[in-house]
Amino acid sequence: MLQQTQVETVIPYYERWLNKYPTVNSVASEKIDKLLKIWEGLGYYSRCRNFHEATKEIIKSHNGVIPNQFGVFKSLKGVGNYIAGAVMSIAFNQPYVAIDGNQQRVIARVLGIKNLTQRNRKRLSLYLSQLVNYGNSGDINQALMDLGSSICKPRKVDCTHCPFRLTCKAHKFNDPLGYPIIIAKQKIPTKRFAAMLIRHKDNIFINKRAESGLLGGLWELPNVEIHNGSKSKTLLKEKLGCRFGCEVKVGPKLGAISHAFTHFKMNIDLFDGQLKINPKLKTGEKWVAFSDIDQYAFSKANHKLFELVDVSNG
DNA sequence: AACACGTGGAG
DNA sequence: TCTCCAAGTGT
Repeated sequence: MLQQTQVETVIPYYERWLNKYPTVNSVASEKIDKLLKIWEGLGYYSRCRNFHEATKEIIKSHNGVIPNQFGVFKSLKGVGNYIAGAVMSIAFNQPYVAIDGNQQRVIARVLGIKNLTQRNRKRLSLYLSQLVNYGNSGDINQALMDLGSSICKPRKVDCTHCPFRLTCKAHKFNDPLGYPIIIAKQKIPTKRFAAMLIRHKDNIFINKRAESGLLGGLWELPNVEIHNGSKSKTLLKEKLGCRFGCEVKVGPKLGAISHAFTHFKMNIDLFDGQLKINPKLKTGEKWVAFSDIDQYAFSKANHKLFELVDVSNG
């Protein structure tokens, strides 16, 4: 849950999750749709799917016991170097490093590392290995992460309160923020979409996204991407008509929302719509009562669409 | 190696 | 409003 996500954001999700799924087996034996509903709003939904897979693997191949060897634990889905190191050191008191963004930045400054090349990452890791080899590896990992999140921040430092102040190279050079060099981000594109609110009595039509990829396994209002200047209404009528195998009547525009992901921005126009006949529902397509919408996991963008029309009140 | 992958906090 | 970035991992 903590992957690229601030601790404060995670806490309520973590508590809800542990309250509902306190054991490995309770996760492994649950349906992914239920897990995604608990995860809804946290983002990076593949983490949820990976965790589900990891628990199933623990039941299937490890007798339900969480592996306490680095290599075995790291082989679980969604577990990389950081998580494996964090669990080995914090949970099992083994001398492994757990290099998150904080530790990387702190040690890069201490060692005066400008460029995070592969070679310099190894220097950094070696330095940390020596630290954790003295013992208390879990506490050391925790402490360095906390140092990075509280006083050795990316764009603001408080060197006078830093335990490394006497030896830190970046501090000595009087340029802590210059270490490591921050790689400029490239601009992200903006994409246009048109979505449709298809009503039938007290139901609306929703469909499930593909299990993998962006927002995998979440539900959404039917939508199409609008490329270079084509007309939203025309595209909705054509593409959704083709998908449902029946004529689609596109009504008035109900509103618009925008939403930002890490790698692109999105503008969505929402249209009212009707299907001329009831289509034969395929897998992942559903009519859902307004009152039952909260049973399904939707992305934040979809909730913004719902807010446009206040579906909960019809 | 580079890019995909969500959302919200903070300045 | 805009930009950066957060307890990274998979492909």
